Amino acid sequence: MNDSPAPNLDRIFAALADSTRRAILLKLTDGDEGVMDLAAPFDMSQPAISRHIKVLETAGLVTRYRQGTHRLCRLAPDTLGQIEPWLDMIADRYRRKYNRLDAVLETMKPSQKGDN
Amino acid sequence: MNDSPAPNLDRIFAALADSTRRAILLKLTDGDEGVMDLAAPFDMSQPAISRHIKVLETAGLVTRYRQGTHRLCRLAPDTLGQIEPWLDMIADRYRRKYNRLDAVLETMKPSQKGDN
DNA sequence: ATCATTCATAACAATATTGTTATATAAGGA
DNA sequence: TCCTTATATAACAATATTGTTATGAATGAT
Repeated sequence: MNDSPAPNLDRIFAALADSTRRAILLKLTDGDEGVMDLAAPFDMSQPAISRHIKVLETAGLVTRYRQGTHRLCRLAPDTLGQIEPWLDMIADRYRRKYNRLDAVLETMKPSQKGDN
Repeated sequence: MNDSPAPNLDRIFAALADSTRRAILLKLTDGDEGVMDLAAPFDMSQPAISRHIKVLETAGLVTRYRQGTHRLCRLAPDTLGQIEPWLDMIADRYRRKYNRLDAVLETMKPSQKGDN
């Protein structure tokens, strides 16, 4: 029914796994920009940037709208927030397992266990 | 000088961009596990899991140690924390730019600007 | 209408990723 | 030593990613 409703973590993380795309997101925190302006700092062709932006858009990290002859890109910050619940879950579970004093010994490598 | 000191964001994000690898990390929050145990829930060959683990290890998300015939995997939680500064920077800059009341109009699309 | 600018898309090559099967290696036990 | 279990690695195929150049389409200006 819904074809591309929830940009999933796979796509979000994959989109972030590229320094060019992260730099684009960073630049967009200063305000919306068109493709040519975003491409300027990079030693890369315009189509390449165009596709990087499409990756960001598909991941839901960027939205676009037309302004005259330009298609401005805008950061979609909520999508970035989608990864926090996952990070928090991992961190919470880790803390619950390991950050209890009585669990410290259990977390030590067997080789260390006897080293006292 | 230091050859692989800072597993960079590229590798970390890329490692996280796969549900199998995220599931492995999640499982490791319950405690260290060997490759076979980690592989069990997945409909995937042992070598495949072995390489997923290597991706996680290369990204610095997992460390390993030998226990008898097993090589146990352990979550390296600090590495996950490395992505937070980047996320925070983006979020902070975004807020600074957009979350001021007097900037709201500026952030609206031109088409919306006149809609009042 | 014509032209310049902005951007997208197609076609292609190079490389990376991911999975498989077959096989090697390493440690422990009989 | 020989066997078993746990894991890594090699070789390979399928697919995905990323970049390039060439070209198409949309918009605004003259």
